[in-house]
Amino acid sequence: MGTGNREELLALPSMQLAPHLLGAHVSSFIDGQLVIVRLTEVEAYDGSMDPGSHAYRGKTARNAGLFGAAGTAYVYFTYGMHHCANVVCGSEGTASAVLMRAGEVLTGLETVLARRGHPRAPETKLLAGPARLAQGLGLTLANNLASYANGVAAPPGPALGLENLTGSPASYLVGPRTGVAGPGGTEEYPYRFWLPGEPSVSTYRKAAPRKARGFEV
DNA sequence: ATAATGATTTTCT
DNA sequence: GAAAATCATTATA
Repeated sequence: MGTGNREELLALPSMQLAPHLLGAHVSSFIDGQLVIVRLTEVEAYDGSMDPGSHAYRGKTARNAGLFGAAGTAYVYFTYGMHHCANVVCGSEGTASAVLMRAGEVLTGLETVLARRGHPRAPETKLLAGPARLAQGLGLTLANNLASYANGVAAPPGPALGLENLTGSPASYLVGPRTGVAGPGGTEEYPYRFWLPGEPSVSTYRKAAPRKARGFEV
């Protein structure tokens, strides 16, 4: 696999990098456990020009990682309970990143099952969704801004790894992003990429409108 | 199969 | 105060 290729791919804008991440391997070595996942679904976020991006209204303390160097992680906490993880790409300062949305466990199934804690779900849907994927990998805000090693995560180096980027992506599908409210979630932004026929791909959901709160008594 | 809803807290307005 | 790059559960078909 072209290792010199890796840096070039990570320097691409998110929409161009995204298909190369399909089939790539993300790994984590956290709490003494190695987990390796094969990505099957990702979403591109294009920084300040993209109304669906956290960076659309500029740089804040929370989204600063989006503006960082290619090959680092942007992990954020949302909905009061979930973590989601991105691969930051493009040139520094562009806020370009790819959200990892779903994958298939290659290594560390026992660890993933323990972290997910839901033996009821079919094994193929264990990591079908960005928060599920982050949870299976054990990612939290502690991993925000960390670098993805060029290879498999292992101590004493970085806790995150990213390898096996596909030089020539196989056939993939493109569609609107999931769960994005407002103009960034429409058909005008087909920034969701996934591998056809993969059972681990998350099922599409429209952005859920918030329920109007009742009056206080 | 899809649709609706509550959970829960950080971040920004 | 409201929204948020979501998930698990429950309801309806």
